[in-house]
Amino acid sequence: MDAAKPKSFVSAQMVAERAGVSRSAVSRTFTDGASVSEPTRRKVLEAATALGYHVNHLARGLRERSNIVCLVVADMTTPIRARMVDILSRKLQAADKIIMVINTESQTESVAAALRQTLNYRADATVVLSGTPPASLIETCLANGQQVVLINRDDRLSGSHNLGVDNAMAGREAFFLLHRAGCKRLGLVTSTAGTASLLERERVFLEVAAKAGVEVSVIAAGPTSYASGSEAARRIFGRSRAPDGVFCVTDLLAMGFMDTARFEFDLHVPEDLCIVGFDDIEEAAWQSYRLTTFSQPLDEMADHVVALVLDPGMAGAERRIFEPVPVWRKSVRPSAG
Amino acid sequence: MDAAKPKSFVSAQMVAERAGVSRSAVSRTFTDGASVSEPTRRKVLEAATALGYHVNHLARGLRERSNIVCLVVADMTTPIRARMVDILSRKLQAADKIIMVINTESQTESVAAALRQTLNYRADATVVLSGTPPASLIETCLANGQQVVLINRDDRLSGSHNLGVDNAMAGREAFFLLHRAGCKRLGLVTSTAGTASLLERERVFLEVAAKAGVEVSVIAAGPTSYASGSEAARRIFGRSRAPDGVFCVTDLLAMGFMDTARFEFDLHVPEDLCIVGFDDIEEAAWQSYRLTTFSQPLDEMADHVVALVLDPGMAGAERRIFEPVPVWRKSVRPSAG
DNA sequence: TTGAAAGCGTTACCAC
DNA sequence: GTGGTAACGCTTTCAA
Repeated sequence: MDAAKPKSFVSAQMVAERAGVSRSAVSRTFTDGASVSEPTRRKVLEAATALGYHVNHLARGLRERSNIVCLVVADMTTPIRARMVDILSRKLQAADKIIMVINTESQTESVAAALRQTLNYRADATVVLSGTPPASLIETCLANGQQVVLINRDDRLSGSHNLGVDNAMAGREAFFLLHRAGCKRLGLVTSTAGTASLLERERVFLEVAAKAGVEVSVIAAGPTSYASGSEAARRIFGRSRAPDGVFCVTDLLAMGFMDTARFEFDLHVPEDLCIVGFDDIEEAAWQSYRLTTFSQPLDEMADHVVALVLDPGMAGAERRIFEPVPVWRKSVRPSAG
Repeated sequence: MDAAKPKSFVSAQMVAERAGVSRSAVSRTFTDGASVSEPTRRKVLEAATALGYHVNHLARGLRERSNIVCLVVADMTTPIRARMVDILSRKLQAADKIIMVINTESQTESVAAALRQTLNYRADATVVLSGTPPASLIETCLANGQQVVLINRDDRLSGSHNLGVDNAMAGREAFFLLHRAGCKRLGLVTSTAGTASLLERERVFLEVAAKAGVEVSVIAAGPTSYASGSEAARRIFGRSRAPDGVFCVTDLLAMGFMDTARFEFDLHVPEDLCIVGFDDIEEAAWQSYRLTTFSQPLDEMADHVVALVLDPGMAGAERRIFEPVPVWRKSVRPSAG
């Protein structure tokens, strides 16, 4: 602790003066692998702590990589997104990266603005969790030597890294889960968001059901949320020929659906109604729900992202698909027999 | 689109050369309020888009403020935390700030490391949502002209801005809610985290109960989570003289507690058991829970943080208390007429 | 081992 | 309105 308390940031210069050495010496003290004699080193360190000096990484980033990784994300409060951000930031930090979060709307325009920010701050890499950026901007990022990683987004986009889960598998499995449980009339609850992942789960579910000759009513009541799931239930059970088995394209939808089915229509799960979700958010395991669903291998996915970010030389334009794993709980009847 | 695709970031220099002007002209084109003639402006803009130029904010931050605001947070996946980060980042972004997230453990040591990072990146301000940083480091931040904002942390810490909710009020109200509902034996479910906010709610609840001559059994089964709430219920209902009214210091605890009370001990809420929570997370409104709780005025709080961050001259060392608002739902019996 | 000097990409200040 | 130059704080040659 010392009296010398400047009202703006301390520079290496000041430390050098106080320690009676050159700025070079100061710099060397703080870059490992540089040669400084023990005495100077000590003098520098002492002056530094007295002054409260901290190396300016912004200035350092002027010459080398910035070590900044940008996470572009919408709907952060959604459990699945919160977990993605959590895991990703943890692992990236462990790899000495700094996390910059851009909380955006998922409209293309907002995502574009986010990417531009990314460029402004010379981020080493950008990870897009929501929305679909315009291809031209991705190219600009790549041209500037920045990595672009798209998670659960559209298809491969020129040179960007791409990872997603096997939505087709989920759609297919969901159908068979319900089919094997003996459900006769099926429902598909989806959102109006219309993202590629959701659409794919939907498409395959419908396709397989059609092939099996099972009729499916489709409902999209709003964005991906508990409220939309609720609303979907109200609409679907207001009709005659209500389904006895439903695939909700997301856990959040499933929980809203299940709750209003039980509390407003007095249906019993899984006796009267079987429900399958997707994401395996924590709430799905809660005793009020015990939702059968699919879990995304978030850890593996995050590991892959880190590898991509760390190794710029890694072959780009690759699409890597991860297998969601079915999580059996109690919202689907065990298959007869 | 152009052939000139460098593999590293484009500088103003390059743009200047291509446009046939000086770098000053380029700089002026991108700082508003600077005077450039329309023709040069156009030439610059054209060259810039062709090259994919983006102003380097890192370099800009060398002279002025960095516009970076750092959020230090633990337990990001927790609904209340996720919402805080979401709201805060939204509002700060709207004020042209860039959000840097440091996902940390809440141990003092990790928080300290986070603050040092904050310094390294010349953040204009640091907002601490979890853990308690050492006072000496806060001083260093302040000395370096950085704002420090502590949310729901300990008391005022030398010069840092401080905001929190009125936990005493919540503890008191929680008691009266249960008391008026006619509960005879009370329970207090808390976490082993032992943060200042939790402790305060706890303390006042016990104090008021003691004054009213009502006995309270206290249980802390683990960290602040659904699982801990569950475990608390198992322990408390394993005993004789189980409570018929419980204050859970957090919604997450409340939901775990409620679920195992109902599903494992066949208790009915609110007939056999009244429950009060705190936070008003989204899940509290779900039909399976309808939890009576207190909501933190997150919007107001975030607005205040933004004001603090934007106006460095604002009187420091102030503690601002926000009033949580009681949210009546169905987990507490209406008080007997 | 050390210090001087150049360079990183900006912007602010000066002359013109 | 425009271009040159200094300065921001750092790291990295290069001599000594």
